[in-house]
Amino acid sequence: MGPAHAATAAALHDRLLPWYAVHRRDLPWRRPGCSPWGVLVSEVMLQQTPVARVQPVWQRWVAAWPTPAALAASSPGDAVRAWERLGYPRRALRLHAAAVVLRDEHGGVVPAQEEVLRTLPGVGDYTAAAVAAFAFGRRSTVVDTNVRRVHARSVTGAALPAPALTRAEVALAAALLPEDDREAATWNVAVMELGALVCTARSPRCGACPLRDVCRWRLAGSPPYDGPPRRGQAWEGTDRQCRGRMVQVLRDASGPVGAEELHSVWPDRAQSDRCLDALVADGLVEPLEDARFRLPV
DNA sequence: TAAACGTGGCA
DNA sequence: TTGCCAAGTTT
Repeated sequence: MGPAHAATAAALHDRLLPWYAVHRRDLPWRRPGCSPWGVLVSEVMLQQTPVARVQPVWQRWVAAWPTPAALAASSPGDAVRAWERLGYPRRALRLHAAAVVLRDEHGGVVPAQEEVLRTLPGVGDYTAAAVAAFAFGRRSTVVDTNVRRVHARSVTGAALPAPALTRAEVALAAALLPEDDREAATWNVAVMELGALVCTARSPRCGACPLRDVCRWRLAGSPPYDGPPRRGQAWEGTDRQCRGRMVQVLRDASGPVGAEELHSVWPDRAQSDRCLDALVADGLVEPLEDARFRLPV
């Protein structure tokens, strides 16, 4: 870490850590009694999904499946059904697959090493680092959308980070990470918490920010975002909308569902045909011999 | 590398 | 009302 960053890091730590101690939310997966498995489940659920929607579903999940082995003993379809309406149901499928790997290859235990976590289905760089840090107190570089935004503003002076994660952002996050394991884990969650509660994407609460006197973005007069255009996701009429409707029908059904009932929720038959095939290919839907379908058993 | 992948709340 | 955004991963 160069001297410039060393000074920056110290200034940020001195301001952010006391703020976090006061303002941290009491989330169930942060409580001391929460198992590493509970932390892993929370991290996968939180991918692209707000805390408020995750919380009740997470409670039901860890109550039903308190260990990887318990989930592995259920069907993937049960996992998808219990996913409810969190979105991206392939995450439920991957979490189930991860539970099977944990049971069969890791003694039913969630590993503490980032490199090992990274091999699990549905676990990418962020989730591996987050579980190592939050479940095991390890020193890992956690870079999520909150961290990227806080660093972009406070250190880089930009309104928002670039559309895609860059090497420079990872290097910056690594440079700011405290040496001590436990401190590093707290630092990671503190930066994320600031991004979630104060340094938000829209209408940041700069007046309440502990970094306001050192934030380079604020000191520059809070200039607007000037990077490459960010792609909004289309929704109406997309395959994603069509898939979502068909999976919802299967989630809500008690047994197998006829093809016509699935197609009835979408006006364009050619598109729903294609989407149903894709759902089967993805393993989210299981075809039976009699032209009926169900969640995978 | 960029596009696909769900869902709902908020400005 | 419409668009943006939420603790990303996979191909």
